[in-house]
Amino acid sequence: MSSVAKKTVGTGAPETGSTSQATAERIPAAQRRELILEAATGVFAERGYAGSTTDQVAKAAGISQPYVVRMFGTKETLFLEALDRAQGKLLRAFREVIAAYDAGELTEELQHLDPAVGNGRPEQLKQLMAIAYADLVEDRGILMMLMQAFVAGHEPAIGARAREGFLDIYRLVRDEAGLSPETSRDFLAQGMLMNTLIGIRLPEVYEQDETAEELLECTLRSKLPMVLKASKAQRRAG
Amino acid sequence: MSSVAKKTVGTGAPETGSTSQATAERIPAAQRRELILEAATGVFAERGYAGSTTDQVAKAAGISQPYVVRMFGTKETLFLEALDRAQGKLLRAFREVIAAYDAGELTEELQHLDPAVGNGRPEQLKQLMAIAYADLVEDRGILMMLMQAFVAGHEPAIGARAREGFLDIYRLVRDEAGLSPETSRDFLAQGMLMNTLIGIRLPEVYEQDETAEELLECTLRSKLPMVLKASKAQRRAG
DNA sequence: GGATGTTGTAATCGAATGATTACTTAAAAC
DNA sequence: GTTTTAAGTAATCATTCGATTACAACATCC
Repeated sequence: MSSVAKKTVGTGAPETGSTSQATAERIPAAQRRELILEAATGVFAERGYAGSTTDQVAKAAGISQPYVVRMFGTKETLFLEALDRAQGKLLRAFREVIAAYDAGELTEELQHLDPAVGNGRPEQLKQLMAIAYADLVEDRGILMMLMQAFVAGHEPAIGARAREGFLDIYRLVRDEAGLSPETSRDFLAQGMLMNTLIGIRLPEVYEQDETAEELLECTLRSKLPMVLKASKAQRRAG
Repeated sequence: MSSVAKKTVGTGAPETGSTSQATAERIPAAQRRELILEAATGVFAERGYAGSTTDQVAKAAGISQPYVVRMFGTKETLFLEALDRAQGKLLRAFREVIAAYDAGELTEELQHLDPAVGNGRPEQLKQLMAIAYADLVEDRGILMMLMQAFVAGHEPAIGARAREGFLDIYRLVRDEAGLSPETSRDFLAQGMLMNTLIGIRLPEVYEQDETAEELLECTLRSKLPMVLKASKAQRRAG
């Protein structure tokens, strides 16, 4: 996870000749692309599609606004590519869990699962994927990026992609993890609840509100400390 | 449900004297307020807070943009009041179900519940409230209005209200309906999944996509036909 | 060492938008 | 019937934002 996002204006920035022209470090377009997408994910995740500006993305990526626009053409394209990237990360995370489980590499993790839920492959995979999902909260904005796409259905292109993406996830859970439609539904529902709790920033009032505490503990279980830590870290980052 | 939203520009509109000045029908401010809030709910539900304009709300309410702004002060206040109204409707719908159940007025409806889920008060109330929740899909945008608030946590005032509102709903389900924290969580999770499926407009591809069909049937059950009908009606309305 | 392509920015433009101001007119009060 | 108040709009303003244009500087190739 290359979470650098170098702001070249700091010390040692390559000052250009005589005029004070702060230019970003020159790096290959492909790498810059990935940095912009990472920055865009964070911005879109926090403020949504309509609420974000290309300039905010540019600032977060440490470059100028016109460069962002020129590299992606339009704000919509930028959003769609960030969405694809986020969805790809989610699908990959799930597939890695499934592959590791089937390869018998998770005997350690299996000890910590709730045995009351069941010992079949679908039941255990459901729990393992839920943990993998919660782990993604750490990775800056992946989940909220998806959530923002889900409520931006008004934009035709985004709505279409969001539908496709959601169905992709459903099919993965059902066909590759082998969950029944009903279990898949419940799995997705838990994920949407987690997204919502993150969206309303419930972890920020964890210590001040008893109800929030109960709901968060009940929903996140063993992953709560990690989420609380991530919440605090993000608040410090602004 | 007074779903009038009269556009006075039609026939019989009160033409003002000599100059062609299309003025909306004069009605008391309190009533106009409610019409604006209803219109705002629809607009915000579809496009989100940042994606909506006061002019879109004004057009939907059949009045001029300055009047909207003058009546509510700012767009943010308008959003917050529409949010309060939507949340109030949801809480009222749940409380009505609980009251009717406790008064023994739902013997008919109880026959149609899934008996496998359980016959205790919490189990039956959970199912009845889920039906009441799905019923709200019909009422133009209540659910998506809430959903949009949940992802607008970046706006401090909206985030705070959304947190409070969500916790209110949780407490109602837990304390007034008597669900355990875990059952409450599952109930809310199902609701968030429903919101998401509506948000990505999955009903619109029900007939073209087998996976969408399965997921929708599995999630909405007996309420699916009603939701599909509402979806078609909303598409016709544009 | 000049030509060329790549990486990047400054400046700016037009459209959109929330808000303000100054009116107009219908209805109520007296 | 005149005054007053409440309901509503047209016009406009200052910002903001996505996009475009034109240009600057660095690297690479011959």
